[in-house]
Amino acid sequence: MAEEYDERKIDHLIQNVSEDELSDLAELFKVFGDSTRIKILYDLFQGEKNVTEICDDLEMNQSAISHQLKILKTSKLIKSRRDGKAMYYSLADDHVKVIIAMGKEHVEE
Amino acid sequence: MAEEYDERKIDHLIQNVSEDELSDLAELFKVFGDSTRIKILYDLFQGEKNVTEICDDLEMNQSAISHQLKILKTSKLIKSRRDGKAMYYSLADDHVKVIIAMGKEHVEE
DNA sequence: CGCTCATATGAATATATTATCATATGTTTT
DNA sequence: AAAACATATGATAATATATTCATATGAGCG
Repeated sequence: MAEEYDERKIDHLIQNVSEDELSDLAELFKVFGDSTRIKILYDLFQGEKNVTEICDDLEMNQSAISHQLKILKTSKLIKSRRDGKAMYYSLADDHVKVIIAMGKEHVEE
Repeated sequence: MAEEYDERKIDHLIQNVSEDELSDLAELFKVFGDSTRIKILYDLFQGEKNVTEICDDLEMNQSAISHQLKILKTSKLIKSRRDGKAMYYSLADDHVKVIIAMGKEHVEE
């Protein structure tokens, strides 16, 4: 993450949005708006993990985790790689961290 | 918005989260995760507006808007001020813009 | 090849959420 | 004070969502 975000850049980003883009935005935030998925993302802040490890960390049912991983993957927030029987998941890019960090900053106030 | 967000700051922000904070975070993002609410926030990027104006802009039922305004207010994303019969709403702080801008950047890729 | 381990998927149920309708509250005007 | 206007609120119905259970797929191993 080399970039920094200043006021000018923020204002530029929020301009010119179509109805469709607003829907996509809401869809994206909806993905962040679930405790299980936030926990998974936080878990992956530690680095790549496979499904079993995530289940152990969150103390949750494997099926529930797989379902949520799929949603995160579809939203391109995480990516996956197979290694033998295991499927390893990791964060797709740094936006995830920035978005969550901004959310955290708001919540903490 | 005087602040800038660099990698060090982001990494610091995402550390040390309790289970409760993760729930609060998910709750916050859930608020962003609805088209109507995102549209309202976008509408308020233009500045303070009253309920009737927001209804007109979004072409939506007053009751639906009021219900969503309440959710946004409870989450401290917007604030309100009464002027005669009208109630004026505006963004509570700059986090809203930053969070949405980051979301938009992700969606656009 | 059959077995076991790891993960994915489909169906079903339980729960949450949104918009609408009807109505209440609060403010100004006449 | 009654009427008109602006907003809020409660209940309901329709829809969406998450988890669970059962089972399928896929990979390595004896």
